[in-house]
Formats: sequence, structure tokens, C-alpha cells
Amino acid sequence: MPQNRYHHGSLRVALIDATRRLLLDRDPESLSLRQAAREVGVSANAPYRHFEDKDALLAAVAAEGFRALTERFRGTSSDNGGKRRLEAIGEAYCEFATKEPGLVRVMFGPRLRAVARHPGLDEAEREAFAELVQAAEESGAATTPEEGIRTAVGLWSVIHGFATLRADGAFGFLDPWMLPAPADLVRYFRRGST
Amino acid sequence: MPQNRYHHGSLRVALIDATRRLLLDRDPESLSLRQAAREVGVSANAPYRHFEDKDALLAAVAAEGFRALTERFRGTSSDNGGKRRLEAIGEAYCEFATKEPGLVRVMFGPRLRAVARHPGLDEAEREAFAELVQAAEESGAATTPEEGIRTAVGLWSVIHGFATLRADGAFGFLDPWMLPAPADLVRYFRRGST
DNA sequence: ACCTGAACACCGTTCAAGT
DNA sequence: ACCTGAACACCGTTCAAGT
Repeated sequence: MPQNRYHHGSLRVALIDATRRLLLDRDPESLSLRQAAREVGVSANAPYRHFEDKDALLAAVAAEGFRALTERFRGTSSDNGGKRRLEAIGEAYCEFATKEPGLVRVMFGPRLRAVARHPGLDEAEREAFAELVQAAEESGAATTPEEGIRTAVGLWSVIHGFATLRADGAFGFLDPWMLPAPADLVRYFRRGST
Repeated sequence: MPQNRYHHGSLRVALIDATRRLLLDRDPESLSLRQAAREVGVSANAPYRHFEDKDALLAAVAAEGFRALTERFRGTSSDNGGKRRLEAIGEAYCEFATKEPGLVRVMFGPRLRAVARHPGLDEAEREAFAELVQAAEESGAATTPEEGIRTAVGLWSVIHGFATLRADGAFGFLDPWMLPAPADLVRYFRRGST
């Protein structure tokens, strides 16, 4: 019933979905607000009723991306007890970055957080990070809260670095079988026992 | 003498330099070919005499970036013997990414290597990577060539991930003093002795 | 309250010229 | 061989309207 051809009804979420879908087969920098508007069948300036500007839309899309990533992290918790969860999280991250590299690029874009246009963005990111901290503590790789955070920063860095470098083809000059697996990287990184 | 106001004489390198300079204070996505042309005082389409398109210019800039990074890596070799060199390389990488985040973003942009417009790009990247492999072997962190490459991939991932995440403000919700130092990350990562 | 149409300044790229 | 001017299709954004 919200489709009376003039009042879209749920344009805000439709634009976010359309943008994420567009990111599946185009680079973030070739993504346009007008394109997203066309995709949902609305005029070029209709988005401005729901987003301050293009960056605000991208920030909302980024927040959605962090929530999806958190979901993936949580999806590993039931299947893997204890230390293996960290490896599963590493694999989940790499899979996510491989499947939606454009979205990941938007999630970690620079201007977004500089302007901080979207209220939920920081919280969504914090929540994903918290999963890593928790997994690091449960794995025994970190014993104090401070060490948990530092370890999580390190783990996030290896996995994020590897996943994005590989997705962007930075290791193109190496034979694929030479590359370590995400789980290897997690193991390499972890100091402490086993 | 190449400046007769009509024939620039060294427009190609002037455009590369201007682009890198522009990247110091603007995001890569807000960078335009026209702007670079204006910067060197030439018409909007003059660049097309020297570069196939905008991506070709960015690829040349990226190659320049990898050469600059390699220089920084090499600058650490004389000052630090043995294992400490790996830590110095990690610090050099982070410093580089902090000083020129826009350039780093261009260096690891996705379309660039997809099209592979610039012949020197892959070679420049390989050379930077080779420094890491060599340092990993010298440090004793890797004993076989295969292990050297895998270790270098891991080190590149941690350092690149950390440096870009920090430069883009991804750790903004953490107190800065909680963050590990680049050298810490290199030490955490290294398996093997010491 | 939500959307459209027309407009502005910008961009990448091309093409017919100019020197 | 190298550069300019004018043009085209596109973009982000704004503003006066329409429903």
C-alpha cells in the first residue's frame, strides 16, 4: 500500500538496499546517487528527502555492512567452541570481503567517519569489534581486558589487511597456492600458548 | 626551455607530481583529471596525449607510490641489522600510510590492477614486496623461500591493515594509547624464536 | 510530508581544429 | 607531435514548484 507511484513509502531503506546491490558489480567510486535513485524508480533528487547528501547514504550502507559482518561473526559462535572460533571469524571476514569487496570498501572509506553523518555507524562498528574482543578472550589468547583489545586490534588488522589486499588483487603476482589461509594468519598472529 | 607556453615539454611527469600533491589534502574520489590539468596550467584534455584515461594516470601515480615505499624500506636496512629491520619496516609503512593516506588508497585501488594500464605498476609493487621477503628471511622468521613469502604476506597484511584502518579512523572509538605500536604487531605476528 | 522538473557547476572523454 | 575549444553525456546538489 505504500506504492501509489508518487509517495514511495519506504524510499530510505529501498535506497540503502539498491546501493548495496549496485555495489555487488561496480566499484564504489563509479557509484552514483542518481543511479541508485533510478534503480528504485524515483527522481534524481528524491534521496535528499531522506539523506543529507551522498555520503550520508553511503554511511547508512556502511552501517548496514557492519551489522551484516557482526551477524557472520555471531554465526560462528555456535559451531565452534573455544579457540577455533577465532579462526572461524577470520574465515568469515575473508569470505565477506571476497563476496562484497565494494561494500567493505565503503565501510572503511575515509570521509564517512570523518563526517560521521550516520548515528548508527560507530555503534555498528563497535559491535563487530566487540565480537572479536570476546572471541580473543575466550580463546585464551588474551587474559586481561587491555590485552583483549590489543589482540583484537591486531587480529582485525591481519584479517582485514589480507582480505582487502587479496580482494583488490594486490597479491596477483603470487601463485594463489602460495597464499596462507585466513586461519593460518590467525594462528601465526596469536602469541601465548597454542 | 621546454616552457614555451604551448608545448609543456614534460607534461607527463608534471601531471603525476601534481596528482600526488593533490592527494595530500583531498580524498582520491574527489580527485579529478581536470583539476590536475588545471594545476599544471594545461587544458582539460591535454592529459589524453600522455595517458589513455584517468585510471592510467592513477596507475602511474600508484607505481610512483610503490617506488617511494620501496625507498623507505631500503632506508631502514643500513640503520638496523638483523631482526630489528622487520620492525623498522613496519614503522616505515605506517608512517608512509599516515603521511600520504590518499596515495596509499590509490596504490591499492581495485580497478587499477584489474586493467593493469601501467606497465611499471606490477613491477614496482613486486619490488616493495621483495624487500619484505628479504627482511623476513634475514630476521630468521622464515627459513625456506616458501616460508619467506608466506611470512611476508602475513606481515604485509598486518601492517597494511593496521596502517590503513588507523589512517581512515576505523579505531576512532578506542583510546589511542590502547593501540599497539607497529613494531608490536610485527613481533606479535612473527612465529619462530624470539 | 514527500516527490518532480529545471537548473547550475562540475566531471570524463571525444573530436575537429590550431601551432 | 602536442595542445586548445567546443561539445556530449554524466554527476552532486539546489530551488521552486507540484500532490
